[in-house]
Amino acid sequence: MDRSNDTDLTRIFDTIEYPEAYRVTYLANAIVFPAYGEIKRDFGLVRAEYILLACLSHFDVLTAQEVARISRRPRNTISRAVHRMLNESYLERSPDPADGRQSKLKITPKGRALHDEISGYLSRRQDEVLAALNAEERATLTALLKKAALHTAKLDD
Amino acid sequence: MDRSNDTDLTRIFDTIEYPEAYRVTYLANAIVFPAYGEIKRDFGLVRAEYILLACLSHFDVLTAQEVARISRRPRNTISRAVHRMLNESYLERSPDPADGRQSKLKITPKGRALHDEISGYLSRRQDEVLAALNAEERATLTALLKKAALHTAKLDD
DNA sequence: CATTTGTTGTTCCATTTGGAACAATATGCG
DNA sequence: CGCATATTGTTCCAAATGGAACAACAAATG
Repeated sequence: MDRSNDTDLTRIFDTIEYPEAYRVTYLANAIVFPAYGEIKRDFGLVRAEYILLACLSHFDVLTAQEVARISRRPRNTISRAVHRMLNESYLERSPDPADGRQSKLKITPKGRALHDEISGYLSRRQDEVLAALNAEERATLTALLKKAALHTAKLDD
Repeated sequence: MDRSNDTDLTRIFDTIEYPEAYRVTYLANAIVFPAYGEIKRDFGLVRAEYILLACLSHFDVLTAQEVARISRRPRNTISRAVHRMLNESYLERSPDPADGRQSKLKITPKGRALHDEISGYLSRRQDEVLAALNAEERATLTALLKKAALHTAKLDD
């Protein structure tokens, strides 16, 4: 196709009123959408479900509420994901003896194995998207992202 | 509340298998979710609708397909947004004489005014989230994000 | 020029999503 | 203790979402 006459769709990166927010969101979408599509196709998981897996892979035990806070998703979404993942025995739940409202969630070996497969999809896509950066640039980006993320976590306590 | 015994929910920033992807997505969510909630509450717009406004604010004329490409959303989502925004006369549509399949979309002054209000919400939240970075760090981050974003746009052509 | 293939915008439909209300439990305060 | 307020997980319901099929048109190929 002749694209010589096409609009340059990347101009908006510079003209948008909120450049950092736009670029961050653009990159997040560029990573998550394709990976999410593949994960759904290959494993039948929806987003809240693999997020649940990811959280439980990195903490020994969490409540549903904590998963919701980490992932910034509504509690009911997480609640549904918990039921489906319990059903497939990707995780297990035990009542908290100290607080009758909440339950403790733990990932099972089967769940961990699934997470390991899934995280490969996300790592691969991450590396594709960041391929334009050399090692030093990437390290700088990673450090700045962490600084901002830690601040943001405190901000929204 | 006594949090001395709570799990540190930010540990996952370091232990996750895809740190850059996780942090980028975390920041994107931290910016977009609250701003999106406010925009919905104050203006009744859903995400595809303000995305449409943002795109048309930065290009003289676009087709629905181009908006879908810029925003990585399915065409039908954009199609619906176009109808609602036409109805509210936030934009106008004219058939393309050179191609009977597509129409050219343009934002109206009313639409531009709405976008100006909305972008304030996103800019504000962006600045809150990035408040931990000094001017130099922020400039570095912005430049690295742009480099990655431009590469990604080419990657997915 | 005829036929096949691709593209655009739309509608249909099933699924996902998230706000609101709810019951059960916990906490704060008089 | 007893009552008001907050929190957790859940269900309900309306809305948003995205894949698939479709009609209209365009481009490519023989």
